[in-house]
Amino acid sequence: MKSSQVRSTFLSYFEEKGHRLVSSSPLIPYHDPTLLFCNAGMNQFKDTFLGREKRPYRRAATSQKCMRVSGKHNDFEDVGRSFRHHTFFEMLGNFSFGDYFKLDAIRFAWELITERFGLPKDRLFVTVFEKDDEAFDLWARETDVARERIFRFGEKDNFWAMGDTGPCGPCSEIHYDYGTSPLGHTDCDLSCSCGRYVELWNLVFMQFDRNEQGQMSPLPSPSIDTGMGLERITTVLQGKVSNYDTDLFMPLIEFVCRLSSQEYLGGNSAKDTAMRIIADHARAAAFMVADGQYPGNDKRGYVLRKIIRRAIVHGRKLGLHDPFLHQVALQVAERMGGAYPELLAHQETISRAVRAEEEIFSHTLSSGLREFQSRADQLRKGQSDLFPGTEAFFLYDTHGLPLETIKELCAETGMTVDESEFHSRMEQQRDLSRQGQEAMASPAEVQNLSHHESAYAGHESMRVEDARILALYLDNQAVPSLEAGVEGFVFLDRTPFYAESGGQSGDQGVIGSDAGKAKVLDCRHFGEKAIGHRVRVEQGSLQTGDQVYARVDAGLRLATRRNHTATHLLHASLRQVLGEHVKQAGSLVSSSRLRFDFSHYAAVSPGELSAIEDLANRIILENRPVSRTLMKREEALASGSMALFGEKYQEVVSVISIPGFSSELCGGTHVSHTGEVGLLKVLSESSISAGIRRVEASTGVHSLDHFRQSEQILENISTSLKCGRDEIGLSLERHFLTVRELSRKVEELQLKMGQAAAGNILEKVVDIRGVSVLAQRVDGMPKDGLRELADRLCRKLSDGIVILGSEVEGKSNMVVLLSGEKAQKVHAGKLVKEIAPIISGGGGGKANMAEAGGKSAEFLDKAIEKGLELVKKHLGD
RNA sequence: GGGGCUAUAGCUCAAUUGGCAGAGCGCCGCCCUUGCAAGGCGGAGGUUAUCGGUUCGACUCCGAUUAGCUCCA
Repeated sequence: MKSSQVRSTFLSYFEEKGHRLVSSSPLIPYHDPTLLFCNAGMNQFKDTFLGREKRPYRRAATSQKCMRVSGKHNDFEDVGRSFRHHTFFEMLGNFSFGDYFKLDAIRFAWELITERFGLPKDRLFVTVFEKDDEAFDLWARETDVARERIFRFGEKDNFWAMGDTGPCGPCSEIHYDYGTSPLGHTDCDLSCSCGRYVELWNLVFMQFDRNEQGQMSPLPSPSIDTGMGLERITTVLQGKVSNYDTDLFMPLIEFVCRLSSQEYLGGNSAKDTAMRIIADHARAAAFMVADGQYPGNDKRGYVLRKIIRRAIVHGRKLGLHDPFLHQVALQVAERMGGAYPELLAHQETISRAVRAEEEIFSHTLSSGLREFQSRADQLRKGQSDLFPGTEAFFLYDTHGLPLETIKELCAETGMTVDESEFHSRMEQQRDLSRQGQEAMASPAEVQNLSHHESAYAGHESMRVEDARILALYLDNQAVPSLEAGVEGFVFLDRTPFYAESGGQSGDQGVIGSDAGKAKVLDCRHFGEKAIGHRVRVEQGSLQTGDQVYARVDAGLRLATRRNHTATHLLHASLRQVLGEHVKQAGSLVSSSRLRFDFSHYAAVSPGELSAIEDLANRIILENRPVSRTLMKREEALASGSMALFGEKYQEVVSVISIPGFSSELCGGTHVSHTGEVGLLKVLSESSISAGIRRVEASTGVHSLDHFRQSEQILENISTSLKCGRDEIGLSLERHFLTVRELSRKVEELQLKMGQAAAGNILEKVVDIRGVSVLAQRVDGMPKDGLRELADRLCRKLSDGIVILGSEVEGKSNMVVLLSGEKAQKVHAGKLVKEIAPIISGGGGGKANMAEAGGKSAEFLDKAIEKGLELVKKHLGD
């Protein structure tokens, strides 16, 4: 039976039994920040089981995309080395939300396994929780499984819980017996971990609710949650032992074989393992990218990066040095696109994202290898065969060289890595990071202030005339009043001030009464309900309990609104021009500017940028209405409104929509018609980390300011260049040319001067014990010319020493140069060090060439004379 | 969020304790060859990322900024 049939047989069986076929939720749980990846079939039904969410059906069946690469379930290291571990896999499951319970769950499972899948009953075993007599009896009575094939196990194996508290219950598993194992066991039982027995299906009976004390009370409507790994059941049904031998993986492995001209033998060799790892990781990468995840430096992106890089490292073992993984990932998309259409829809993106990562990594890898080489060479000189862990850690930490690769490289040259030292350095690194993490939060502040409740009235109006002061804070202490001159926080029962949220910065304005007036500098949330205004009291004082007016600075608010609506326009335009993979990764909206970060794999070209600006400005010119509607979260998401990664939303959310163009969940303030935005101008585009780009833009009068400034700059330039604006380029070009020509001429002249001087100067050469020594002063020669001249002179003397001094603008320079064997008795560097103090300066250089410079030129002659004396001394004259 | 590393010609990289900014590839011109591939000779191309500091003198040392890479959380 083909794997696609296994999947469809499962789903259609449960459809027959009245289940709703629900499509897999994305691998990335956008709305559950506690979970890195979807790791079980029940994830998308969590709220349904807890009764927080109602669904129009009470029975469901899914084939769910899952990843187990972090946290409690982490199979990453085992992938490829075992036959049964995967990063990405599919979980088949049927669910009952307070509908059927143990009886039907057991009957369905047994019928499907034995009759539809036709597995022989004498190969199957069943386990139940030791105290679950009910389940035991149901298996014995309602199915034809032999009584002696039902086993009871303890809490560890057969009791399931969502967490320490909450729904939990006994579970029951169906196991398949291969009859033997790779280890050759034939007489072991179910508890043996040799691989003879494989767990096929886990049926969870959600029966109790556990409280904090650990007491369990029966749930009002018991539920069913089951899970069967598609890869495992397929392996068994296809009569294989290794999951990799099934049609889920073989075509991928064969593809890798073709790419690398290698053969897959299905064993434990490094090459076989490498092929399995590549096949597995290519699947994971394809599915993650299809669900909108890109390789990056943190969290989910980092996991994807590690997966891709590991596959690349193993590709190298097969001789695959050029980018190849994106091709394997495309195979995944082609083969599995039928069951998961998102793979086909995002083929292009999958290929591009994986390939980009391959290219980045190959770059990192080669620079890492260079680092390794230089270190290894040095170590070999020291005759050591232990590669220090600190060095290995440096290569890993700073240059991204995987430990695995370092170990292999060392092995090639007969060295071994000091792994314990490596791991202890790693531990240090972890500690450091954790400390950094803890240092940032300031919970005290939040706790102190968060119990106040403030109603936000800013959507309706920018002023509230009768607010009441709930509390005042000075340096985190509640105070009865704030006096003129101090800065503190004000909490009101009702406020028109928008508190910083969703990237939009807080409003500014004034709060006051007859008794006093305070300037609001900023405004932010404390906890869920409280809104704090950071103020500076300007006159009089504010008292707790006072009735006050609260007025937002309308000019700033209007500017902020323009920028916020512009952000939405920009977001939608980016998606239209660059593609659907563009997702918001952060934003900042203030009165003066807007900043928008988003996922994209490459720099945005100037052409694309113009297209984006054009599109956004077209919508602005069309003056479309901007509407804000409140709706239920699910409704909004279902209607396709854009929402942020990992953001927690309230039950009721507000949706900002621009008809026919953009619809986003957003609590911020917006203009009423797009025309109010004015001109949207992108000011810059840059990278903030791999895969994330940032654009900054301006709107309204700020755009005008921007152009006015540019105008001014152009005006200034054309005035200084004395030419028209359209001639600036040309004029600059000419200037550059002139400068280049002039400096060349200067150089030429210097040379000529030197030559002239050299001609006469050569007469001053004196012979000291067979060495031609020249000590002369040539004023007006700058440093470079002096050196050039000395060089020229020195070459004319076969065995000679040249000491030149020159005064330029009150300062002095000296050069000492030697050539020939006999001259080597003098060390130029040392000589210069001795004479430099005479011209109140310093100097130094190498044995045959040295320079000195001094702040004064008064004693230059004396210095040259001294130089000559020293030369005589050293030559033994 | 916390660390580490890097930035030199169009590209890949050198530059010994701070003392003449270079190589290979690519580009341009000429020569050689029936043509191609190759070869020979010559040439252009640099604000050593930016700003500041130390120094007689900074690619080199120090600080800040920007960008890229990388590990951890």
